[in-house]
Amino acid sequence: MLKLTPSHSLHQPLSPPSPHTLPFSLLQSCKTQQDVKRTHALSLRTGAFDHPYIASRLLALYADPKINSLDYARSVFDLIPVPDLVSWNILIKCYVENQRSHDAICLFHDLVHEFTPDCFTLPSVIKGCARLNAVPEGKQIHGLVVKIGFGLDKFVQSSLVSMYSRCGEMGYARKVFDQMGEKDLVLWNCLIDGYARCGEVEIALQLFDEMPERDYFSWTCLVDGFSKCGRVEMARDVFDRMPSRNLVSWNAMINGYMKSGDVEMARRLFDEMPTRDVITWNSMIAGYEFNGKFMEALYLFIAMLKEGLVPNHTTFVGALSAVSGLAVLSKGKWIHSLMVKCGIESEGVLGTSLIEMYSKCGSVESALSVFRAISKKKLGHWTAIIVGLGMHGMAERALEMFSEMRRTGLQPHAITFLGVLNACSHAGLVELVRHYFNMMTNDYGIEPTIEHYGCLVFILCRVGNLEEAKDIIEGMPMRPNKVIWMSLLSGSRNFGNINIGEYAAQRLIEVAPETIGCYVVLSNMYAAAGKWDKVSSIREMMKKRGIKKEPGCSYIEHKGMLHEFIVGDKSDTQTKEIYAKMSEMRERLKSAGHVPDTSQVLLCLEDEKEKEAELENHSERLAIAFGLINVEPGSPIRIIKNLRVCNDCHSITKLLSDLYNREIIVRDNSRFHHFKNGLCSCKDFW
DNA sequence: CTAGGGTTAG
Repeated sequence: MLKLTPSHSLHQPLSPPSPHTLPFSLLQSCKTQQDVKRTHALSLRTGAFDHPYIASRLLALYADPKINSLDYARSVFDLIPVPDLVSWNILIKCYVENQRSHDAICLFHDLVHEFTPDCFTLPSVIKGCARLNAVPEGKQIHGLVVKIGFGLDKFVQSSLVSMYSRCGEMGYARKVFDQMGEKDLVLWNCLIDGYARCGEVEIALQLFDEMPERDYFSWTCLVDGFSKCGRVEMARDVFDRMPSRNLVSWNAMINGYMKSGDVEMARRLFDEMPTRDVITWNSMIAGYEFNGKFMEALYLFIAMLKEGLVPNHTTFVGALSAVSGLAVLSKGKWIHSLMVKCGIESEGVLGTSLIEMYSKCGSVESALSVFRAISKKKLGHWTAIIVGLGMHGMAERALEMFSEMRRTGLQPHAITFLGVLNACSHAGLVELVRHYFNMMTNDYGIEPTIEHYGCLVFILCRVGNLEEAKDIIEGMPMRPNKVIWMSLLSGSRNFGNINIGEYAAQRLIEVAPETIGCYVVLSNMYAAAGKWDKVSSIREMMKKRGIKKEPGCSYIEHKGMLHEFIVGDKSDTQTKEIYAKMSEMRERLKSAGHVPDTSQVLLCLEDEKEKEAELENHSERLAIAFGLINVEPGSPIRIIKNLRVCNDCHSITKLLSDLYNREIIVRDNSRFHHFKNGLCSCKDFW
């Protein structure tokens, strides 16, 4: 028999708890999500949850910006039999604050069946419209505001001015502003914000002078607005004139510099500023990433952790994109594990970031497992995996994914089709490219962008349908870019069509005179046709324009270190071993019957021996040699390079994968090559 | 006893 000790009986009352006995102090003392969850659980156990006050208080706690747990807030809301207007308002606001404005507006639609929205509902839902740039919906709600008589509520009115300002509808913003008799500071700020961000510098400054008082907000609206319309110098001028600056002003200015590409100025302010918050760090990390400074972004992410700051959703998006740019798989895995530790879900945008990161780091299997683990797969997730599979030459699986996605009822958008077209064009499936291009325009009414045309032109050139490609280029509604002309030029070289080749080269020089490839391909084409006078005139042109070959660069990660190799590099600590390995590779290739293909080497080098030597020092060969020495057998050798893989490197890497029985994965500037057993996943089509 | 409009990342 169990005998209860006095202390036991104290904590385990023998009679069931009476309903609604949750102490009020418990609700008030909740500081973290953990606290709220505990109280939530207790309220369910004791039956206190059934009290409408308790449930709506829990909802308010979950929705509180400091706790901000949208999913829990929603689950509480769903259990309230008849939610009152206050509960609706709290939930709608929470959706808007969590970038789920579309859901917020849907909720608002449900709400109006049961209640007349009040002066708390309206500002939230109007802000949601602003976030989505949904002017027609915003105008509809504006109509409702007038109808139900909130025409003079200052909160509702300033949210309307803000909505129109954010959407660039300054005429409407001004109209609402002018109608207000008593204009408070917030109302002024909403209007100035709009004029500044749409580039109406004079009007913004004039209003700024006219307004009765100015605090931090007004100044920062100008700083941010001028930055957003590309007038960063003007923004800096305002920033310097501010009587005093707060954290938000510094953040706005830093972000302005980052968006204008002035990474150095952003960094200077970051170092100078008195205090920094998570937004400061996020702006810097995302800013570095935006400007292609991936390494700096990653260093800053690490520095942020060292300072003890807690990264959030936005931080991870930036850090993962930086890793995608660098293609350092180990860092990507590490960040993924940190995300899990921080309890950050990979359901939304971060799921997309992870799929993209793993794809771009060469681990398509991990991308697939992230994808499979996402319970509610959205269009962005499907698109990311289709793009990822295509990048790795796995066209069939990409197309399977595409059909599966359509079976779930999702509508593909322009980027999804770009992934599909890229997958097919990388795999040489010319008829399928045509098929999906037509499906996109005819069945889905999606206007093709230059990238879509790029896929079509690329594949047509690759299979030698040069006339058709030329017709398509000439019929495109937009101006052809560098990529398009380069495809036509390469196709002309491969199929020996000098006429189209010259035409493409001329257009290419007009669009992008700095493109070295154009001169190389053209001069090689002339050389093949024996037109030596033209070969030398191209060489002179290059000399005159000072065009130099972008140095080839490859890197490989080993034991947490990035090893970078440029052509003919001798800087690595293992240089001696690397060059010894390269001689061994050369011998093995020779005995396997490999003959170097020098057709893509720039003809500035006259002598055939010199050309071969140039090829032999290509950066990826150094990286392969390093990999053969250092990467343990059984693990793939992963190499990232900045340029397209040349013909000869492609053939030797295939051979080497067989001769050394190693899997070699190379990411070049547009796709992945998986070399295994003497073959490449691109099926020699790149 | 709940909740409110304007500035910074996304």
